[in-house]
Amino acid sequence: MLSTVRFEVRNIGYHHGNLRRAIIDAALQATAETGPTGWSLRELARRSGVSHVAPVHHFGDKTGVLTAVAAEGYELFADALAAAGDDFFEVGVAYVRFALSHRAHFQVMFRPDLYRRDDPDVVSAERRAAGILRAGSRTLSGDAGPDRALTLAAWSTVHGFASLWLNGSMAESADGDPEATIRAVLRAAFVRP
Amino acid sequence: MLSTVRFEVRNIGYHHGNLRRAIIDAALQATAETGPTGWSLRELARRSGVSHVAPVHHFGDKTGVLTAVAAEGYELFADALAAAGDDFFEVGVAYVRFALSHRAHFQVMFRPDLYRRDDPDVVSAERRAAGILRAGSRTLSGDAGPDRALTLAAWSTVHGFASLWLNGSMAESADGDPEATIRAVLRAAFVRP
DNA sequence: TCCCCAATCTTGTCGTTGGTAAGATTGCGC
DNA sequence: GCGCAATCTTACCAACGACAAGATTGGGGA
Repeated sequence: MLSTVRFEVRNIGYHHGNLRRAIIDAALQATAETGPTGWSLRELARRSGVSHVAPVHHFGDKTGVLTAVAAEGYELFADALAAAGDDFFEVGVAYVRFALSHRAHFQVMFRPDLYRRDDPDVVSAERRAAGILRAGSRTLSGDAGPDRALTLAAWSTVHGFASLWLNGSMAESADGDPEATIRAVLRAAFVRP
Repeated sequence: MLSTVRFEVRNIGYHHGNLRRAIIDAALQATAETGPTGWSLRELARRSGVSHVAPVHHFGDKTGVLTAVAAEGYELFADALAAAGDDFFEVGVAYVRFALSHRAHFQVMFRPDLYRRDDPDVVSAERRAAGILRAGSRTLSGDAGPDRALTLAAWSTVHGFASLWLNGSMAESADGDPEATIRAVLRAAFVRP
């Protein structure tokens, strides 16, 4: 039986229009499907309907694509954290929610061997996110002043939870509710009864 | 100026002797240097002094090498956790110590998209490690009985700490003492003052 | 309006990779 | 001491990342 073939025509003329955006989107989709190293530059080009080497003009090389993804990721990450206010709990939940809803971005962001960490866009966005995180953990330490160990504990907990959930190590990730679970986890670790 | 060339002769005759072990060791070394996706099967073969396709006979394909690394990793992991006793703190510290001292193993183990998770060796070793982890967290909950949220919290914290330390996201990883830091972190999260 | 230039995209090519196929070598059990 | 199975080899293929050089096009200045 012949299967129906669907053509996605995104490129009519010689010039694409917004190839940069299209390549980043293709990278995000491919990363969600097969991980940040499970695709080739040529595949992104095919998905975008351009020749195998068109992406190079915009990103230089494969690392350039991943650098752009990381930079965009940290921007969105900072936005998401900022929107959660400065309550420790809500920032923590937002951290996890971002990781799960922006799986592809998150997977790249915290694998710095994949991209250029000294890229100016990456650096500035990362700094912004780090600042918001620190502010969030400050509401935990209360009037005792900034507590580095507590900050690291909170960060480790939400980051570890997100990582284990994403890679399927946690049994709950099969059918559980991530937001309810991370709230229970944060309560267990950080709420003094 | 001519540089000195050093030949590492590991293979005299046609048969290597213990190619399987040599390839795994080469994979571990290469992973420590450039990450679990930063090397090629052919490079492992070169490092072991055999033809580019000799490893295939022992491992089938590249995924097979990573599966063997993961299986060995979980075995060593379970050993390390078991040696720490059943005190929650010591098990947590052992978790982090293992991640940092067996960086290559750890990096592969928790990236299940890289290897065959249903491999029998992997499954049994993983189960053993999980059992020890659960026992360790039980000393935390005390006489209140098993507390899943607390178990997840402890696991998330040590795993997140190890991940962030390994990928250099944590400022302390530049020159800090990991063991002292994780102890402070665990105290901050889990010791009721 | 037109033309030219710079941005964008193409074809062509090279060395390397993962994987398969088929054949050579060797050591071990009988 | 011999034959077979395990081990390792050479030969090959399609796909990849990257570079070079050339084609196409849109928009700003005359």
